[in-house]
Amino acid sequence: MPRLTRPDFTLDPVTLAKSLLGVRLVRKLGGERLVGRIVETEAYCGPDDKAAHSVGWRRTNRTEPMYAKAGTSYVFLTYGMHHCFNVVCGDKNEGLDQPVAILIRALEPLEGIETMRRLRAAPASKNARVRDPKSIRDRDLCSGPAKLCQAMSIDRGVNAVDLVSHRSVWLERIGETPEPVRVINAPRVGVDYAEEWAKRPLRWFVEQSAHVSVRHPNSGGLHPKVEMRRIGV
DNA sequence: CCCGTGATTTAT
DNA sequence: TAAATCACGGGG
Repeated sequence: MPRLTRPDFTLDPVTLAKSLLGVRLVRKLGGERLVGRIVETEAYCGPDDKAAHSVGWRRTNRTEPMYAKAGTSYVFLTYGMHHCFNVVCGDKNEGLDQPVAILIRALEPLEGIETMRRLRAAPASKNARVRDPKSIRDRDLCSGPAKLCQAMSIDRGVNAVDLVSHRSVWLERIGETPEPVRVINAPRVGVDYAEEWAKRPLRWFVEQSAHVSVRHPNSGGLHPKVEMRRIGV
């Protein structure tokens, strides 16, 4: 299947966040393919964006990958125990040479589902209980940014790698859906502290998918927009 | 709804 | 030092 190449990532964050819906995230683990279809994304828009790690051109060891070329991965640890996977984008030639990225928030599992189940059954913290893999529903495998990282064994071992050329993590596009689907455009999750940027509609998800994370977060009373779009399939 | 978990970054 | 954090799972 065609792997995404440099030009596919060389875009502003809003455009890329929308176009990544339907695209496959692929992780190769010991010869096995773990694959999920992206059904939820968020755009983090760089120095002006008060929810972005790169707000105010903040540049530290953690945020360094956001300053790398489009197509680089940015994996960070949050709340001391969970990882989140981001795709760096931007375009030096179009005045978009900024530390911008897309957070992948949810996948529909497609291949390697039993391995995902096993990975998700492992306790994320010392105190957490071991779970029976069989008790984990498909919709709980990748329905959140940290869940999908656990299910696909994504941690800082694959931080700051080039998704265009890496041998065990990349993105694949197969084609577009023949018919448009309902895509919801709403405020991002968990960024209430970000003042005027908290309410900006920078989150996109496939309405019909059972695999999205939070369906109805606080959105300040704003009603989300619905876009009819064909997405990669 | 609330809580505990928990490591790292950044601010004070 | 201390506060804050782009979650999750489990329990009322």
